[in-house]
Amino acid sequence: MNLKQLSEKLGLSQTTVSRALGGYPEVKAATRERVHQAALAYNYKPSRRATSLATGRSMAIGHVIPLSSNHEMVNPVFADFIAGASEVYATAGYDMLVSVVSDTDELRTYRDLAGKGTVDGVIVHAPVPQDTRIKVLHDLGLPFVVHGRAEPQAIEYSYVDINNYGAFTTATHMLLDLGHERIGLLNGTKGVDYADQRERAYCETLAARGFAPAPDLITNNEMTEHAGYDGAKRLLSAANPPTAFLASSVVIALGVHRALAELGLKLGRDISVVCHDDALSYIGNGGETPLFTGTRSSVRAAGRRCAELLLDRIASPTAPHTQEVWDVTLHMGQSTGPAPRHTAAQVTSAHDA
Amino acid sequence: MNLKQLSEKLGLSQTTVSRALGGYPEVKAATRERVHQAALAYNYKPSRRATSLATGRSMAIGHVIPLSSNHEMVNPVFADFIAGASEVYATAGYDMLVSVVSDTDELRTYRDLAGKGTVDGVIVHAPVPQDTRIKVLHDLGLPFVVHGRAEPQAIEYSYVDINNYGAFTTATHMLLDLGHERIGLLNGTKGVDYADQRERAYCETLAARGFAPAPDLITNNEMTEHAGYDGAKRLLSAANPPTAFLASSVVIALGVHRALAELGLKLGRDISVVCHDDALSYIGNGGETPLFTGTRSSVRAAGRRCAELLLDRIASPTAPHTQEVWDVTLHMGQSTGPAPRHTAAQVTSAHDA
DNA sequence: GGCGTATTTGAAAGCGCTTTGGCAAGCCTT
DNA sequence: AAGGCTTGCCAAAGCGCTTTCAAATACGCC
Repeated sequence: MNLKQLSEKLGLSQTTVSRALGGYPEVKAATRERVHQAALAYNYKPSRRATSLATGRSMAIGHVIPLSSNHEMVNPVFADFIAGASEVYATAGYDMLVSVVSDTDELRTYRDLAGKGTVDGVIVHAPVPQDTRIKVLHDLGLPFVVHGRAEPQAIEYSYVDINNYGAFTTATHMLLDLGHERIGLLNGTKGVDYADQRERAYCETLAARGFAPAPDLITNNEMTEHAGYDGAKRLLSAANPPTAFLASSVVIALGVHRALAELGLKLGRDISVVCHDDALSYIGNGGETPLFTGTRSSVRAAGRRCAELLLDRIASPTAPHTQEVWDVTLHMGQSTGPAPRHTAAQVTSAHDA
Repeated sequence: MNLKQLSEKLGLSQTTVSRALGGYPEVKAATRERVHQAALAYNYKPSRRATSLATGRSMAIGHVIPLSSNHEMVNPVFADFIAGASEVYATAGYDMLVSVVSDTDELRTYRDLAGKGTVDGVIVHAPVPQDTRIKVLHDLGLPFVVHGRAEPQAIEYSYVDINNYGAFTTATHMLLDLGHERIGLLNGTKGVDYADQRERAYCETLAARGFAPAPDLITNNEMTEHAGYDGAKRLLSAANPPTAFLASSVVIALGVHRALAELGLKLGRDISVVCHDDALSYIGNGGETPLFTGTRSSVRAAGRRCAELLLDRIASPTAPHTQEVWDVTLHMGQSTGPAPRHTAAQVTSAHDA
């Protein structure tokens, strides 16, 4: 059933039927009602294809999920982010178009989406400093919102980010306050903005408190369970091992936890761990008292917010940009405690003996 | 730049330009070349909106991701599945449309997608026995492929599934062979096909070997780390605790692992764990010798295969249906060993003392 | 009763593509 | 030389909507 057929059934013009369904005011209430009934009865739904051609809007938002080209992995945070965004799109009548592309193909994907007019806007994920995507999208005239930041940029743009610097400053201070002096940083891939912010916060906080950050206490890797396990194991088996870890994600922290279990070290007593927690639904750090002490911020809420901002931008493209930095709060869990008098190395050898 | 403008620049008709770009044979090679050059020079890309209206195909595939309505969680396996599917779509020129909807809204979403013609086909996730979606999609005439099975069905349909029954039969036998007699099953939500298959395999294998499956050794839950932790802890603290666990996912197994660490039990010695491993990239069970012994099958490969089958169906809707059941192989990890002479409960109390 | 103003409806022109049905050359046949 | 093919191109008719512009009807007021 298409508009023409429906209007013939009703003995009305396509114009009137379209207007009645579209909610335009110049239709008599009785007529509108009659049209709505008929649409329901015949199960008429305006063709998205035709509507979008006629209006020039595709009613779809693009999410380009970068696949780290070396490892071909897709970060589980995207599942939650997308779930949040999808909620917003659904209520606004938008569709969500997802492409998972190798990061080397990302620019081409954006150019394609813009050129073909497949989407009305996009969300930019995992920005890097001086991200080239921002200029490209700006020049293409495709509305976008960035999840994270990509400073410095000559171009004004909208973003939603968490205060990564603040979070890791707080976390580092907290570990120092507990007496930990050697703190390992198990971070994400270098060059991604949030990872760099976190490392900077860690280094500067240590420096401010009079400790020289040891580069050998920092690892950069994909944020997998395995990376956390490997990193922790490696740092703990080195000479002069850390007594605490800062982990960039709960997944990494779980890996650390496994390494500790294997080494016979007790989390929160022998070794403290503080992580950033994206509040992922399945890999959660749930429970009354969470397992890991961490700075928490719902990536799903971020997805929702990014989607809202993007729809706003599409509705009024000349409005001033919105830039939000969310402060994150530290939640105490069971993974932190005062620095042990003995170092982990000593405990380990005692245990081995 | 649109087709009209490009054709004027070239001094050709829209017809010829369209055909040249579309690869139709009735265009002189020289002309085709000239058109391609111009398209490149002016960065012309045919509007997806117009193309799809004209052709009647939207060149998009829908993925409706069910959000368990009670917990509002999105399973991380979707991230990997979608990554796999996306690869296939990209090379075929299709877009991927994702909606994350509460499972109560799923049928409406399908009707909408079909009615508006937003997509040319859909993938059905997490089927339940006698799934109503299959009949609805069939009646709507929307091509689809199911990831998993939903038997029994009056309707013939295409699917890609793994041999869940076989996998858990193998796993149960293996644990029995190791001498484990009390085996806990930490399963997904009841009523989802794969969870039911796994439980059936577990029960029937136990019965075949002369053991009565104890209902109190089975838990059904969302497949989260926390659920694994809780389930393991609860079963282990009961009277007559299990000496081994079958876990429906690596995420659950990680939770079990945490519970064991907390109870001072050693994985693979005091308690054995076998899990099903979807080979998720980030929560991986990686390494040379994987942590968990498990039946492994890449959900990403399943995503690829489902996408291929769906595109095939769209291309030839009357072709016979394809039904694939993938056998999964058991990979030995570090989480299994012979049943201990002492039960876990005894070990626990010894440890507590 | 006539005129201005709302109110309600329609005809038709797009939106930017694909595709059908010609048409004009050029090239063979016979 | 006439007819028939092939080759290469084009005009124009859709695809199913939205939206402009115009027209018809109803209403209020003097």
